Amino acid sequence: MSPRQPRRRSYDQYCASARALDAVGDRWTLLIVRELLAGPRRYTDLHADLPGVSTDVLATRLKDMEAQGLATRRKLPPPGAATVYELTGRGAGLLPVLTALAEWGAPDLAERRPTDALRAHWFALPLLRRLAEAAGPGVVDVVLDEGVFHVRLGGEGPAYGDGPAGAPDARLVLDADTCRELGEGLLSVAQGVEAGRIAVLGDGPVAAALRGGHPGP
Amino acid sequence: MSPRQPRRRSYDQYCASARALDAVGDRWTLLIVRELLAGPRRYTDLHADLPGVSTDVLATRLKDMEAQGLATRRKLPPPGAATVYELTGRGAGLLPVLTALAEWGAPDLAERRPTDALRAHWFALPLLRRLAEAAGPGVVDVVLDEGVFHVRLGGEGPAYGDGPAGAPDARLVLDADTCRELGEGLLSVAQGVEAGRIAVLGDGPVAAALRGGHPGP
DNA sequence: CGGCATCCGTGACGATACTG
DNA sequence: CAGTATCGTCACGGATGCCG
Repeated sequence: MSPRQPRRRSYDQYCASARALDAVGDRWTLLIVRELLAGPRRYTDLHADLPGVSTDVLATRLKDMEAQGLATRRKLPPPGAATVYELTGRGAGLLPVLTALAEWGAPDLAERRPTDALRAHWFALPLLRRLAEAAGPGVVDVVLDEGVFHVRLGGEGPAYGDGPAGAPDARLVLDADTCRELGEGLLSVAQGVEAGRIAVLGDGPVAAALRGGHPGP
Repeated sequence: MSPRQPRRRSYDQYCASARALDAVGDRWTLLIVRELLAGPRRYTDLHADLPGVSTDVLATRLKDMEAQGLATRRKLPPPGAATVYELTGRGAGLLPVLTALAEWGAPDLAERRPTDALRAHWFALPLLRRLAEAAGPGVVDVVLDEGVFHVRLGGEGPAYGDGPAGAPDARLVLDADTCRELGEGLLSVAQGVEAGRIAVLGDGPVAAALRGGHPGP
């Protein structure tokens, strides 16, 4: 028997970018990271938020990511004893890569195809940079027709999450298209508020900074 | 016959990162961009600096990139009438993506495998950010045992190039391992000079800034 | 029901050979 | 020099089955 691991296909180049692509260049891997940047997720939730991925590919990728130290499996304590997948520090370090990709790909969202799947928290990545420029550290809920997510500005741990945060410093209410323009940098929060396309709820410094257009402390 | 273009496989997600990966997520595409960031290149040169890519895949990728507006074909005037490939503005906009990937992948260069190919200009990407932090606008030659390349700090157009620049503002002489530590941020230029691992040649402000460790004007 | 493993059809990939 | 043609292999996507 030859139990040879068919060792992962590598570019075999002594180049930092090629090394990175050896680790995360496979199909679906970076999108799994995008999901896990929202915090620990169960296998079934990952499968539901990654429409099109087959079950075996998802299982294989998760195993690869675990083997490479990008993610870990963890058993939640009972009751509700489910196993969740979670990014390691190295995996979370891919945030700048996904941010750069999102920034570059944002213009392509101008076209919205009928076959496109949509999850509210997918808007978090382009928004992270914009909101961080507009306001200091804090947690902001973002309310769309399609769902709610939250972003954490200037902290560590998960950069964003699905659903509302426990105690947000501010809440933004807008529609998906306004959210797209915001993420693309075509619109500032202050401009959106003035145009009546964005409502900012909250009375703390984060909400004030978002409304006013000048950074908080 | 059904001449249906089996239209490129898409993630079909209304997400900026997924859109970006639709465009550049295929195997080899981002490495072709890395090569073209060094300036216009001929097909054969691309093939030579991308060891492992098969000729048909390279041709297919270049056609895809052309169709997507990432690159253009251009015929050089005779003599030496060769066709070269060149990035468009949109294609060059991928530089932050490759920079982020390089930054994340740089630690993996600690292990150097005997099967790894190596081209001098592959060190340019991790170095770009570090040198831009250390010195103002200018052109810097970097001389390794394995070859020479140059980086352009704070300009537009190609961010780096193979071989020496015409009139560099400074020249750095070091070995590959020092270059790796420099790119990873484990070492500053000033520290490398002090340790005798880096020589900085040139008498202008760029060279002075690199030596001194404080940014130029 | 969550978490995979197995099977199968299709297409992408990699190597080599060949051509304008 | 700049690709196209051919072919074997493997990865992917979809469906289904198993097992705690």
